[in-house]
Amino acid sequence: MKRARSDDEKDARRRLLLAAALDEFFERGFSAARMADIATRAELSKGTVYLYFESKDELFRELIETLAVPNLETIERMTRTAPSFEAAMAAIATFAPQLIRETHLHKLMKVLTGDSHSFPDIVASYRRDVIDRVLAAVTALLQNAHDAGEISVAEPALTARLVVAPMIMSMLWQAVFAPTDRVPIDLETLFQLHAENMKRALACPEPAS
Amino acid sequence: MKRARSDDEKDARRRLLLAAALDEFFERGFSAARMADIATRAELSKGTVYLYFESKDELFRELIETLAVPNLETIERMTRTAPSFEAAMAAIATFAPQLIRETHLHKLMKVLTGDSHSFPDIVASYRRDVIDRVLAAVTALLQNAHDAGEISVAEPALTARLVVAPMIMSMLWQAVFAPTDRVPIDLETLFQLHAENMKRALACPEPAS
DNA sequence: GACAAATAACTGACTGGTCAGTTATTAAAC
DNA sequence: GTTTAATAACTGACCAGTCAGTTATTTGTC
Repeated sequence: MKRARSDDEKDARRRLLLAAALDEFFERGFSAARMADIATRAELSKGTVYLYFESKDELFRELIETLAVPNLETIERMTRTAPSFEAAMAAIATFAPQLIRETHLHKLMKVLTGDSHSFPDIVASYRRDVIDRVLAAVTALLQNAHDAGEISVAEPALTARLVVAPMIMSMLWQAVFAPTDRVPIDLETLFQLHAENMKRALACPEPAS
Repeated sequence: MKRARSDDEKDARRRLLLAAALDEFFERGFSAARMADIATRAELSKGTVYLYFESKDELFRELIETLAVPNLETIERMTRTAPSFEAAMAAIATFAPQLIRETHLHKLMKVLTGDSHSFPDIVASYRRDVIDRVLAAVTALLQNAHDAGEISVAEPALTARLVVAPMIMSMLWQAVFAPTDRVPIDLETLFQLHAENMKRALACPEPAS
């Protein structure tokens, strides 16, 4: 493999190794994944991996970190920029299928789930930096729409979980069962139904004005 | 450890080992779990485990099998015995919190998720024997209620997934994050909200009288 | 532009430790 | 005394991490 001399080239190599590691961890789980296989997947030798990462644990840590931030931002943007609850749900219905099918989030989810007990600190920080913030964003969205008289929500924090649940489920499905699906699930319709359901479920009993 | 002579005693020993294996697999993942630790947890030595199970893989297989069937039955009963959609959702709201907090389903879910790629055949059979049957049961429930004019469902198969989503999410939460929760989630209220939401979302536009 | 010296990216054989599975031995139960 | 459940010492495969050596690339000199 051609050598990486400049900082840019080295950065590219790091990213290459992280991508290889994600796939390897996704396919075998953290413990069963071999450093040699990660190296081979990146068309490098095992020794080279250790020039870029301290240890297998460190590689895992860095992998989770690099994936968490951009994904968080995608999701937060979706809830913040929407002008209304209905618009936000429509945005979710549009972007959720993409997020599930075209990003690596589902791989991250599987890996983090499977080895959560080996890395309690990573789980804790992922929860704090990603999960809790997403839930907070959706809760705020619900609360604001409620205050504006658009919808009626008694328990915004719990309702936020109900809003998010189909995404979690679909991601898990994508990671575990989708490879064996003959016909893929129609995620577009699923999330349109979900948006429609939430709208009806939370509609104010009396129309306001 | 006192010796197991009768068939009953041996059966008890098998169950003891399966329980120990579940906890060990749950806490470390399949690959990282050690046969010696499973044995110690059951107050036996490693060699003894091999008197009851062929191999680590076989132990895993049998574990999944013994857990799948009773759980399936619990869930199927819930949907079948309900006289109406509303009653079924009420039953789910009552039993889901128990199912999540008091059974081992969440452990099974974590283990199966984390090592799904190592056991494609187990995943396939689990899907066929449990997941697909649960989804079919909920789909039938929705279809029947629709045909009876109780609710209005355009896409029963997809809507079934939306009904089930909060359970999947809560189980995943139970497996991954619950141990670090300061205040546990109020599952009773969560599922009451969910039942209420689904009822409103699927209510017929015109009251059928 | 040609050549050599210096640099550092890369390699893969090796080591030390771990762990699944085996087996010779012990001793409990009858 | 016979049977067999249980044990613990053992073996061999496997793999994370190391490091001495290799070689692509750059830099300096003419």
